[in-house]
Amino acid sequence: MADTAERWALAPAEDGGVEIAPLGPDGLPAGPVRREGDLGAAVRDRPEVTRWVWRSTAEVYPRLLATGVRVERCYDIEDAETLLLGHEGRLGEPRSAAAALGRLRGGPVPPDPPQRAAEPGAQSPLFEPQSVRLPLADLLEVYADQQRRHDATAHPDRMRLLTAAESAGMLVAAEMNAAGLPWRADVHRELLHELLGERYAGGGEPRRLAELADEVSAAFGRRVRPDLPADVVKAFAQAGIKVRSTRRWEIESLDHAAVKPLVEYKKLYRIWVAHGWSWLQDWVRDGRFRPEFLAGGTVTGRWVTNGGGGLQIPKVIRRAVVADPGWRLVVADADQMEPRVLAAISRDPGLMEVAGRESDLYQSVSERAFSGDREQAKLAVLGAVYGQTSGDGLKNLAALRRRFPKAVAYVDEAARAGEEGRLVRTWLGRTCPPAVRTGDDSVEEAGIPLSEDEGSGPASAEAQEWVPGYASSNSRARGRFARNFVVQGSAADWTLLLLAALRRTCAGMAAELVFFQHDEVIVHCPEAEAETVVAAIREAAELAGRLTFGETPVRFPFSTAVVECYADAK
DNA sequence: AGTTTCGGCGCC
DNA sequence: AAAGGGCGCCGAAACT
Repeated sequence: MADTAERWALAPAEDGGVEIAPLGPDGLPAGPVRREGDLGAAVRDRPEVTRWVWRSTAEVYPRLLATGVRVERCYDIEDAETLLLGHEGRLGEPRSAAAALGRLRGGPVPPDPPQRAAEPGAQSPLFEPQSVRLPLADLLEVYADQQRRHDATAHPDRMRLLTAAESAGMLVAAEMNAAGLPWRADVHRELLHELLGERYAGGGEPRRLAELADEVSAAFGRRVRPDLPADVVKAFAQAGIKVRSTRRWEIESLDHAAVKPLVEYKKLYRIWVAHGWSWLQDWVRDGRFRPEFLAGGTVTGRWVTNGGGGLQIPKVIRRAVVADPGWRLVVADADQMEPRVLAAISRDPGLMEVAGRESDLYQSVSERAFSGDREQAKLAVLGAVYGQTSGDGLKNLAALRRRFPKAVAYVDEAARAGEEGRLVRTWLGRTCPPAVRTGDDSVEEAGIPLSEDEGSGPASAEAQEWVPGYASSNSRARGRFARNFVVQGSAADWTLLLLAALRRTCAGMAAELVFFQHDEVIVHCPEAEAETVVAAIREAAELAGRLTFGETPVRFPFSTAVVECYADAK
């Protein structure tokens, strides 16, 4: 990702015009700011520019895409500001360009505007950013300062790679939002009818759900609403069975006639409310589902979608994701991404060796530490990454630690740092915010389980307010979070580079990236391009591995499937 | 009546 | 047998 070629900056103006300026290799202005009338034309007329510096990709790029203009690379100042503030341990501070300028000049620092929630069927993809615009000259001042702040980080080269990679991710996200995921509403409707039966007028439950609710009621001997947990718990209690909740894993093994229809009801109910007819109505237009991808939407760097539950498409619903006639979906899935990333960041010799092969990593681990029991090996590895604290996981963790000491020590150290409130970073330098307590008892709280202060009333809940992104006020929870953060976040670092590389290959083809979900990417392309895309994914994965982690024996294989329908992939 | 939280479950 | 990370979404319940 050498930033060799020409760099310009731009800032859209209120009246639809645009300010632009050339930048030198040092990131400082290399010429005067000039004004032009048309944003799209300003970019289109400068094909020699390989990186555009702007305040916000979400502000600029959808508009460029709407006029058919793409850019090679960009640098998103407000995204970089967020990453830099995080690295500096100042994540609580406003991250708009205007705020950055205020800090720089010792002037006022405006708070960040609140974000608006997604609305179904919104005309333009991505929410319109609400931060204040800045004149280009001011923006350039912030940009120059950010260049200096990159140099002050622990690993300037990695930090520069991180901001560049996430900016690339934002381009990918905007392009995915513009493209949309091919979606056959007719197939979806057929599927719903098959699973749920007819809809009744009035918007009530469809036939199959009503039947299952009747079966549940019959089994209990009275009217029970299976969609009301309190009602179900009460009904079980009356039948002499005590349950703490109606979670599936808790009721599945109960010996009662209501269990079977109840579990089936919950499964179908979920489809109905989350991916039923009204979802279809709200989120699918003109044969495309547009989940509004947002790169870097989470603390760990994973993406989120801003509507329609884009990252939670149930397996059964994937039947509706169908390529256009003559086109294919290349569905690619990183194999055992998290342990491979752990191998790369911890440099554990044993784990690097097994991760240096493309074959099933869990199988290899099991042969070394678990007498060939792959399931146990997988649980142990995931337990180490997620911070499992009880059950078989602990025993398995000990076995893992004996064989892969550096790997386990790496996540243990992250957990300890998290518990102690120290900063924890991904490989490229994305920073996990330390817990900040609004109260004053942060020190003695360390290591004490939550359950002790949990019951002490609303006042303590008030005092336990954390930086957004924290799952719990428990210091152990912070440890688990930090433990997971270094792996999940470093994996996110790598996937950004992967997407950037893949995007560059696809730029010369009809192929387009249409979906991305943590470790899985879908490219929609003409049938004739499919094999090229498959190869491009392999190459992009290896390139991303080298760029992210440097020289490493770790391989990053993908399982790919060329299909017409998403449901047929694996 | 409108807004926030909770319970449950989908995905990784 | 039981509980560990990240998310989003929906309706109902619990509030203001």
